[in-house]
This record gives sequence, structure tokens and C-alpha cells, in this order.
Amino acid sequence: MIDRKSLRTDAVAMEEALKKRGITTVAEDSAWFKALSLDAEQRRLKTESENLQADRNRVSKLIGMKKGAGEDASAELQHMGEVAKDAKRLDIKAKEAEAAFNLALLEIPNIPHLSVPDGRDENDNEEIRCWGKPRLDKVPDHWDIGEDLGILDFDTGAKLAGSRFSVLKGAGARLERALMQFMLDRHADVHGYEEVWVPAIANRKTMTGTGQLPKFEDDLYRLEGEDAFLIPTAEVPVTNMYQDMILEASQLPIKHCAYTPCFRREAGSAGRDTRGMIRQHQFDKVELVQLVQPELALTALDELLSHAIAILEALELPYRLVNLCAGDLGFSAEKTFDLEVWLPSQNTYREISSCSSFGQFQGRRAGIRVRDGQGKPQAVATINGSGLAIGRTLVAILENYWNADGSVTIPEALQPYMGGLKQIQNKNIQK
RNA sequence: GGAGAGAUGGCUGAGUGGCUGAAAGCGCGCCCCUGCUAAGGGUGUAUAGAGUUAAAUCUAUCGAGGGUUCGAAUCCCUCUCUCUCCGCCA
Repeated sequence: MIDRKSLRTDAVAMEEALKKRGITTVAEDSAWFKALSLDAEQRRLKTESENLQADRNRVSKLIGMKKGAGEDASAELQHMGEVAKDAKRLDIKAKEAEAAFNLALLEIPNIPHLSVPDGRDENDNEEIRCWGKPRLDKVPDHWDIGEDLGILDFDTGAKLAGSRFSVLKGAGARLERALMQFMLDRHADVHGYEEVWVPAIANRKTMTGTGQLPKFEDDLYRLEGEDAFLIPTAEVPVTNMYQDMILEASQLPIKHCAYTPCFRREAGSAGRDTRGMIRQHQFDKVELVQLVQPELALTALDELLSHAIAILEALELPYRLVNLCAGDLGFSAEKTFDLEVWLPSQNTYREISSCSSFGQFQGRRAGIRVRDGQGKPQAVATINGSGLAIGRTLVAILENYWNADGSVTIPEALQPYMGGLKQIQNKNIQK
């Protein structure tokens, strides 16, 4: 969440920055507007309530002392009967105001960083550079490639669970696992991340800590009878490992990589990418997470981005690096770079990794703090990014490494993870 | 799933209605003593909010939420989590 003090001292500038996300962010019925008006109200009630409580505490102490000394305290007791009632009433009002304010505050998105380009949607994103040579010949869609090879099976996925689920078979399943291992090894052994393995279910508090709740409950799978959800990304459990902790400066930077399955309801994307593995309800991802000193956030973002890039380059997949414009930023992000991989069948680049700095936004929400030079706790900065989305990487390999005879070559870096397999071939053709 | 025990500050651990934000010990910070790796002494050591130039001071927090009371870490209720035993089980 945004910093509450800045809300009072810097509201004009913040509002300007928020406008860049889109005008509705600061509309009259927006959380921003509510927070602004509720702030003063909440503080007034709180102060009033505290004054009464102070009074109550003082007299209660007096009563205790008088009684201890065997003196008569009936006058104080009578007086306190009234005060206590008022105190309780005001306390409830103050708490209600605080809850309302907090809810508003939790629904305000992060302030875009100054270096984020203006723009309304993905069309205004800024291309930074491209790498590799996009393949321009005619290549079938990955679902055709995969089904022809007998390694992708969408019908069975639908039979088992519904649309947007799939089954991987044989070399396809192996490739999924190979990618997972390859990425984790690379990040853990070369890039200096400590590997963690975490729950794929998170409770409400945890989901709130990284910003998925309260606003985006519809995007999540909720568990029946429990206030818990399937995680949409490893960012949620990994970041929240440190929730409500005060870290020592010497512990930073904290760097974790994690493989998890990810679950998304894709509520708002009906009709988009309905075929194939691009947009599934369940997919695998290796995630990179860093916790750093606030002033190092953007440096860490560059570093983390380079780690995601290293995977793409090791797999020799052509990609494009994009700086997201303010209108296309995610709710919690202050700045995001997307990595888009070339998909020849679609003749375009498609997102395969999203690397973001959240500044102190998540640190404040999740109560993750670090001591500064004076020993005062302040919210840590968090950075995370896909390193990479595995299903989409598999798609990119099928298409970019597809051969005219229907086979798919295994990228050299992956061959050791495929038991030395160099090429996936159709078993029927082989015979 | 059944039965029981428990949840206190960075840690260990006292505290069963009033001057306890919390004894004591450990750890850690600073100072002193001592010429030599030891030991001793003093002092400080939660978070958030309000307040102040800075203090002082005030409020909240002893797993979470609610209740009883003038007053709760202490009593009552609900929930969560941990531990032990039983059952079941990858």
C-alpha cells in the first residue's frame, strides 16, 4: 500500500502519478478519494477515543490505589461507569473508521515510478530492444505440433478438469520437468538465489500482503469452506515468508527462486488464447524474488531482469524487452519490464516473463521491514519476476525449434536434462 | 477425525484481576575496570500511532477476535496455530 504520511503531505503529486494509470483510479468513487476523506475522520475519532481511554486509565489506577489503601472510592466508581461506556462507544466508532480507511488504502494501486512511460494500455509500452533473430517462415501452431508429436493432449485435459487444462505426455512431460530443473539450477547455482519450496495454498492475510486481495478475489481459486486460495504465482508465498518480520540490514539482499504451480481463474479473459497452452488455469513457473533496501529497488530489478534474460538466451529464444507504460502496470507494481518471446505461428512476441519492482508497496502491506542506518524499521522493497513461465517456454521451444519434418529439436542447454535427447520425433513416423 | 496440553519481548522464562510494557536470565549496544584470549561493574535494549525542535507525555499491542469489569497478560466465549497420545494416510 501507499505510504499514509505521504497521503497527507504529498497528495497532489501522488494523485498526478496515479492518474497515469488511468483516470478511474482517482475518480470520485475511487478508493483514492475515499482514503483521502477518511484519513482525517479516522484520526479525529482515534484521538478522541484515546483521550477518553487515558482518562479511564488514570481514574482506574486511582481506584486501585484507594482500594488498596482501604479508602472509599465510590465517587470515582460512579463517575467511571459513565466514562467507560463513552470510551467503549467511541472506541468502536474509531475502529470502524479505521477499518474503512484501511480497506480504501488497500485498494489503492502503487504509484508508478518516474521512469515509467506514460500510456494507456499495452499498445503504449516502450520497446527497449530485441534479441535474436525472429523466425519468419511458416510454422504451425504449437498445439498442432504438440498433438502431432503425441506430447500435448488438450482433450484429455478438458475431460479431467475442464477447458484451459492440458495433459503433457512422454517427451512433453519430460520437457516441462527439464525446463523446471534447468531454470532452478541456473538461478540457484549461477545467479545466487536460495531455492525454496513453498505451499501452493495461501490464506487471506498472505494474499493481501502481496496485493492480490482484497481487490482481485475473482481472479483466484478459493477453497471451499476455508478462507484460503490457490496461489496465482510463487511471489505470494515466497514474499510472505517474511511477513511481520523486522530484518537486519545485514540480511539483505534476500534472494529466492522457487518452482510452484500457479492457478488463475482467468475470469476477465474469456475468449482470449482459448486454444493451446498459452493461457491455462494451471501452469508451472519458476519465480525469482528479492527483498532489498528501498533505495536499491531499481538496481535489483535490473539485476533480476538480467537473470530472466539469461534463461531465454541460454535457450536461444528470440525475445523483446518491453518497459510497461503506466496504464498497463499491475496493481502492486511501481515499474515492470516484460520479456516477450517470439512465437512464429502468431508472428508476434508474447509475454513469457514479467519482472517488477514493487518499491515498498508490498513491504508495507505484508509488514516486512528492515532497520535503516539509525536502526529505525522501514518497509523493505520487493522485486520479483518470472524466470520463466514454463508452459510458455515449452510453447516457444516447440515453435522456434520446429523442423519441417514435424520433429522438434531440443535446445542444447536442455539436452542434459532430457537424458541426452536431441530431438522429439513422432513415434508413428519413426516406425 | 478423537483426547489432552500450550501460545508472554530477539531467545529462555516468571507472572491468575489494579502502580506489569511486563521479573529474572541469556543475547546484543554503549561506558568503565583490568596490559595481555578470562573475569567483573555500570547502563541501555519492542512495535505502531499521537505529541515535541528534541524530549517529556499519552494510546494500543502478552497468538487473533469478542465478552465480563471502574480496571484483564491474568476470568469467560469463539477462532487460529503448536506440541503429545490415538485413529487414518502420500
